[in-house]
Amino acid sequence: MAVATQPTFEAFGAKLTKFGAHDVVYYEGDEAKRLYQLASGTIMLFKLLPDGRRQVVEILRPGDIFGLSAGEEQDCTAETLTEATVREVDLKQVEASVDLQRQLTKCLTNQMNILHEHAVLLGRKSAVERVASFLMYLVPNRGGGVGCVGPDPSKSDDGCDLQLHMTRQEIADYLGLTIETVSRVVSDLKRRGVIRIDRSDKIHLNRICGLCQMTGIH
Amino acid sequence: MAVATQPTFEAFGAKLTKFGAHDVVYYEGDEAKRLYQLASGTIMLFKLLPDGRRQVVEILRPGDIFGLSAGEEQDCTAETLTEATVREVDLKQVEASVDLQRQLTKCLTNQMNILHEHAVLLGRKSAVERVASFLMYLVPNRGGGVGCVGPDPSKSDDGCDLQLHMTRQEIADYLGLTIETVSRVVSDLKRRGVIRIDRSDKIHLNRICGLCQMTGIH
DNA sequence: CGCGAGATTGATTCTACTCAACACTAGTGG
DNA sequence: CCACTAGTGTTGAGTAGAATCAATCTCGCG
Repeated sequence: MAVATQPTFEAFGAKLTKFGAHDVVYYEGDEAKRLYQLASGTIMLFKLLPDGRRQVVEILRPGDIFGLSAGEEQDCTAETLTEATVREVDLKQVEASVDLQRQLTKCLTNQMNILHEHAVLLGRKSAVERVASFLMYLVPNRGGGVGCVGPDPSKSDDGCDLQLHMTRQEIADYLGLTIETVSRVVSDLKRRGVIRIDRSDKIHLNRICGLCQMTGIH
Repeated sequence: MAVATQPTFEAFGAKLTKFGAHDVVYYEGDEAKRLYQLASGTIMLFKLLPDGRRQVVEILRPGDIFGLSAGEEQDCTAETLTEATVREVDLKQVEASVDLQRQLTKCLTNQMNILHEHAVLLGRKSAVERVASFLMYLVPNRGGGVGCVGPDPSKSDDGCDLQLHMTRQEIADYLGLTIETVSRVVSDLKRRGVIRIDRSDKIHLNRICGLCQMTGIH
């Protein structure tokens, strides 16, 4: 039930770097020689097709690691969504330490599971289910990302303010949709009273459980 | 250029298990307490939505590891596509060894990159591009999975026999399509002379480069 | 030979995309 | 203070691509 707390890469000569919002940490194709861990803020990883189509493949949270690649090059571009601080560790450092390795494995496994879930979203879910899943993903303390607390609206399970930190375009590119479809679905959720839109990137969930019912996982 | 060779988990008390074709190694929800490495054969990992929609999230090859989960439970079902042998290692074993950890990281990183690529396919590619990408993925010694050797058909870059080991349904569930769409696209590729179908799961690529041009990555 | 699972093909429907117009917001400068 | 602008978001109309529904085919096997 308890969400696994992400380990953090302490000391070990880790260099802390600050980034502004919408800064690029590295580009797809850059040399991959360091390990990064997000210390604070939000970062997205995305890939581009030559004709400009973009897919956001991961949305990183504090504790998540990135920058590793099977080859010599980065397979994604890493761009901040908000101000962010990033720990950098040299790969050699990591390889030498059992402890760092263990933490690394934990992080990678966690992110892998999220990628699996996201593949289901991209491959099998409708537009509404995608947007609902995305919003649920942003709710703090969901039951480990798996589902909602249950269809038991005791009292506190309702209402939640979300700060998206993403444009409609970024959301669309994450969900494999177009900007217009995202906008339509969001408007529709508003019309149905499931959410309230305070500002375009500030959304209030009126009924979390109701939203969770729309994710396709029930 | 050289494809990174997958490390294999030697000895370390690894138990070898044999599976027949279409055997289930574990189900989604099973307790996750062991690490598995595919020694030979092919295995797919998939997730199910409650209404029966299925998404194949990974197709594993010898050297790939699986069975790790961020939580206590498996997040996917693992089912063999062919006869397969699997190494099992206790998690404690792995945690104790720097060497195993290092190999593990390498495997996970590699699979992560493939998952990223697959997210692009599911989120942004057309049906034709998906099928073309899938077939290219099955070609041995592609340039590390990234692309084709180049538009230089010197002589040997053409012709390649593929054994799919998958039904149309399994392919469809991997590509986020329906069985009918996969069938139509395959028929279309045949009609256009790009491939030849020897048996429904045995396909000959006539022009690899031509096919690669249809993957969307050029 | 007949059966059944898997694959193919056709006709139709529907979801999300495309194209296009318009609205909202914040920032700029007269 | 208020146009003006640029970037972002919303909404509408029409379309295209894949899904759905349904019929037929293929092939291996008892």
